[in-house]
Amino acid sequence: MAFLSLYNQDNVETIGLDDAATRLGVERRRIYDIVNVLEGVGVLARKAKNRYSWKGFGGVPKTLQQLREEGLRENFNTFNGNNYVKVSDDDEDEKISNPITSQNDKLNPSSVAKSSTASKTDNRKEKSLGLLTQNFVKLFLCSSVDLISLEEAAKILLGDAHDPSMMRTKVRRLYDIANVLSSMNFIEKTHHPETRKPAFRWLGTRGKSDNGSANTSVLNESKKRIFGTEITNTSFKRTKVVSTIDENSNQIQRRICKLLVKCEDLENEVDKSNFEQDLRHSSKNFQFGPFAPVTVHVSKFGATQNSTVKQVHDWECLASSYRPQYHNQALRDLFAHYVEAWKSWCSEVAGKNPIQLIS
DNA sequence: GACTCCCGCCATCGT
DNA sequence: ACGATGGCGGGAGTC
Repeated sequence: MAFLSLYNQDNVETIGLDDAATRLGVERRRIYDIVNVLEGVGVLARKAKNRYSWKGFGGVPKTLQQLREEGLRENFNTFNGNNYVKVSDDDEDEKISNPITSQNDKLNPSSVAKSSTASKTDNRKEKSLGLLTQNFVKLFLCSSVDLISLEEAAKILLGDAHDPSMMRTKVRRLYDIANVLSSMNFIEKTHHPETRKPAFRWLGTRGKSDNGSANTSVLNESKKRIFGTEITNTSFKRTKVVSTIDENSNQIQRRICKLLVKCEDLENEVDKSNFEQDLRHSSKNFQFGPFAPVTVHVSKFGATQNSTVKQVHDWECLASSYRPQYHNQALRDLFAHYVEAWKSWCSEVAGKNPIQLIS
């Protein structure tokens, strides 16, 4: 969303929730959700009340690396097939970088006995979106499974507890997370081959192996003007909060929202046109959806990528054909901008190559 | 009828 | 005490 255009500036390093909510014309509550999952993958870091520091996409690889390690250390990789791991609630903690899970708790795996030390606070923390996000990601990072449906994920992350009610709730949350992650192209929505059931596939840090930095300029430039576009919806959004709203106005507002978002997208398309054609020559004809082809820019340098990236390309081809047309996708659209940030980050990180896609 | 996910109440947390 | 957070699930749109 506009979130990206607002904060991906090189100079931005701190984000105010109120500011974000206002400028984006979004309920504060929604910002919390977004921010939490972003923090989960290391794009943001909570600094203080109402303040988040923008770590950018550069922090993602490291975070993912950690998540993967933790996930393996735990049992995230053992759920293939039919026996789930029951990730229970406790688990994880990231050393220095990830405050979400951090802390000192831990140590006492599984079991319900968390006697002394917090149980209330922890309990709440355990259910946080941020943590759920990380666990969700671990699922991909630590297993060989390619596709995971939210229901499966919920089941796994829920451990045993097959309470249908809990499942529903968990799935709802996973939707929240999945939306943000797909907006950033960390994952992609598809369908199980046979089942036809919707599922998600990890795309992750594809392209980080990229060694170029040539396109950085283009990208930076493209994010400048997208800026003002989103300020438009601030007003009416606010109107809605006045509580004196009726169904109709609600509907209308929603539609307007969509329209605005659409417009924004169009503009973005124009902005992206530059590097898009750039990509075009090397990538096997992908028709890029409404979002930037983050996943393919590696090929920009024509040169052959390492095998890992290669195969990735393959299933991605498949995936691209499914590219669902999102309809009511306010959030996703808003996040579309992140794609660009991601792109530019990729070029920056260049030779770093922190995490090698788990085959 | 299954999927999505918007919306906002209200428990908790932070200060 | 009070504002900041954010879990949670009803239920309204979309396929």
